[in-house]
Amino acid sequence: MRTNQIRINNERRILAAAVKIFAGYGYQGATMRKIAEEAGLPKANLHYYFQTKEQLYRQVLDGIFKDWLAAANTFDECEEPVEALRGYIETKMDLSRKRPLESRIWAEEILRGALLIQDQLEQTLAAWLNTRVKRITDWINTGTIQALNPRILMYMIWAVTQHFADFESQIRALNQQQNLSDEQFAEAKTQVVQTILKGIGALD
Amino acid sequence: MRTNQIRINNERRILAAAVKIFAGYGYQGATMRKIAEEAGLPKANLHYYFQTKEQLYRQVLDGIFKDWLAAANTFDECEEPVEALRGYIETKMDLSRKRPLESRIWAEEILRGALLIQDQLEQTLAAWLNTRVKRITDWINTGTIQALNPRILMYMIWAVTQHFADFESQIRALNQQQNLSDEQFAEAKTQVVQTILKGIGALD
DNA sequence: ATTAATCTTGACCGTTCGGTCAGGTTTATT
DNA sequence: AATAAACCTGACCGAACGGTCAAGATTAAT
Repeated sequence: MRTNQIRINNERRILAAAVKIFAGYGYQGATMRKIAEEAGLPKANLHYYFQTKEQLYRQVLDGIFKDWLAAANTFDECEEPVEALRGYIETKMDLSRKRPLESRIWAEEILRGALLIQDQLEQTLAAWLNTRVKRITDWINTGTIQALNPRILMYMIWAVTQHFADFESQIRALNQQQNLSDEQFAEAKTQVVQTILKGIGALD
Repeated sequence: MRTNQIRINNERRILAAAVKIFAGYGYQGATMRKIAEEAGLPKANLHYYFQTKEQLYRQVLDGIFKDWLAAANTFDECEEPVEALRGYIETKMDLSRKRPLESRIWAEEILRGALLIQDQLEQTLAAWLNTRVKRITDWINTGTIQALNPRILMYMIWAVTQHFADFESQIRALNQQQNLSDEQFAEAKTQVVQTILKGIGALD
């Protein structure tokens, strides 16, 4: 085995287990014992790679934030508001579908007051939002979409797209105890895009 | 003091304290000690009125669900889709503004898998949703709004309105570390209503 | 082959958790 | 005034928590 490979492998295993357990039980409800069991390692071994539970949790949050920002770049790939927003909303919907656990960890952290990610929100995310607000403002000024508050538009997009991950168990309970099928989810994706784009006057 | 008044008063105090602590720390993070401290009572006294932490939590959830359903009746007060939906969205927005703690407790419970409220979701909420789906379907059939999946419309409304309570700390971080002012919130309320109503073809 | 560095782990520690209980106090009933 | 019912609470309990550590096993470097 290559140099450092043991460390790399074990850290990956532990982080993957941590995502599952933190998503399923929350920060306080998750225990190092459960994470160790999920990872198939003795508990003491977790503390060899991650000194404390909080450090492990922080690394999980960092990974989620990086994925979030990477996906968010979809926003900039198109000039026109219709295609830029459609691409962004669809990417966010796909992320909710494929990585619901990460979405739930993020949601719980914000729910609890965002104590550990306040810096990232106030620095990186605020900066990211500001540049997109400028783009949306340009669209408004050129009359491509109707006048509105760009921040509130972004909040609406985040709320709706992440809802399908964060409130999955409620949606399941209202859908004959079945998760949305691929067809149902595709329908939801289309309807969310249509409703928002039409709602801001970018369609018709 | 009247008969039972001591019990009534203390149960109310404990429930109010429990709402604060459960909302601030989550179910696992909340402790009977913190709730007792918040209520200004000895911990053992809590167990006199509520046998276990889970029973106390269940009563908190019950209260939230009842408020939720009461507010939801706004949906039925108008015949026309524009006014029915506007009234419902505004009521849900007001609820997020005035009772964010309750919204967060509900959100966390669903995030964790809705283990304790599954029955309520599958029975009461599913029935409530079904009748509203029928009303929306009627609107579609009469051409008052455009064709869409009524359930997904409801999910979008819930997602957006509750976002302002559940993700308050994120919105604050993106708003110069200030909660939305009354003016900002009023603007958000208007924009949410306009975007959704226009998005489903009920306006213009 | 030897040494150094890294990795592994069962056993253990202090703290805090939800919950109990005996015995005292207050309130309601007669 | 006497009795019963309801209420109050400090002290305590076993269990589970995050975290530590010494001693051994494995891997890498020379």
